[in-house]
Amino acid sequence: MVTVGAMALGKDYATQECSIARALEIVGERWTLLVVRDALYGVRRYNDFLVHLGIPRAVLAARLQTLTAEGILEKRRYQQSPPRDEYVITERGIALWPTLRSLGRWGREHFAEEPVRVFRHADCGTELGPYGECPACGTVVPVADVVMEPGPGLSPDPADPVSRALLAPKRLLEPIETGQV
Amino acid sequence: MVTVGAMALGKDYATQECSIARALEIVGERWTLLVVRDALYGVRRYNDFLVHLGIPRAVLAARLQTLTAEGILEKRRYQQSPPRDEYVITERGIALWPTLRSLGRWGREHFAEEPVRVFRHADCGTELGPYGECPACGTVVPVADVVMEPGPGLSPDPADPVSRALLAPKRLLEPIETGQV
DNA sequence: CACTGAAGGTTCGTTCATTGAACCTATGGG
DNA sequence: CCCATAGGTTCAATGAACGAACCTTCAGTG
Repeated sequence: MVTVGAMALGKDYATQECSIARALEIVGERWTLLVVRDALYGVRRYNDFLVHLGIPRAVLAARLQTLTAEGILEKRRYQQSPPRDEYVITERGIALWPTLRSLGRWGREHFAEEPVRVFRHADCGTELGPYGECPACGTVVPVADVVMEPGPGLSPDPADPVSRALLAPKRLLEPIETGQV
Repeated sequence: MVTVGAMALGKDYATQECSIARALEIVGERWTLLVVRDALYGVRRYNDFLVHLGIPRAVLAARLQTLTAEGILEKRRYQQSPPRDEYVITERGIALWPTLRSLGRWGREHFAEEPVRVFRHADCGTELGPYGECPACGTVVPVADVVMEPGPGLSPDPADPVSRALLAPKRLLEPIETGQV
């Protein structure tokens, strides 16, 4: 009995006529935005989400369900036998990048010491400015042209393979290589 | 027995080295971002949050506690007898505006028919662009210079006094007048 | 003086969601 | 045949949210 669609939260934000509230009904549940973040970082497989997030399996399954139903992720078979699916972020999910980027920036500026991840414009290597723009080029950088690399605040030897894969600079959206194919 | 400070969520996002996760530990709980949104809209009083959000009283009290402890709201006495406090948004809370604006934009673009609220640059009346900038002036508009007005998707005759007060155009941060002083 | 009402809460029983451990199903490899 | 991997489901225990009721302080009114 999995609830999908309109009722993302047990009780929705009923009285709210507000697109922020609408958005939060869909991505406001616990873990959901972290799943989307990982999907932007290139995580696609159930087990990779699992080990990277440390999320309970049942909750992950529910979130992937909801995100797929809302068109934020797309479930796609990547091998036939045994049948295996991966979850790939859609345009609608990619459109959450400005929100996640600014939320992360807020967290870093107000509650973290050092940056954990640094985002650069792939074309010129310049670090992104406060609004997701490239200060050198003067344009807002599309997600696919963002390179993510570890910052000084990141621990050098993480336990899970996904975190290890994210130690190397990589473009957003590009699938991660956990090296266990 | 109210928990404050470091443990905003029952179990925090423990394994996450990520400023997005840090941010979500603080503002990721149910209702929290809607309280911040209301504070940006100029809501300051317990009862105004209560009727506008339709939030359970105990939950509102807990969220105001946490947000105050994290320096996002500031509790301030506005009359002595009987003692009455209001919750005013701080710089740290105002810094969440880009996140909330982009989240609201995402919600509207993907899940709403018509805009519920429209944001304009107070100086020139131009509607804000996708990144919170004024397309006419070419600058990012500070929160205090944003005027909010109802859009076509807003119901014309809301029940609660806060929603009624928000029917008129007003600047963000400016305290709302519920007309019941 | 007694009453009423507003503001800003607290308390409490019920319901709902999250958690973590255990289990299940295909399949492929040694 | 046995084990490992990927991707789940099930279940009991815990914790958070809900909503109704209650509480306190004071101002205003008759």
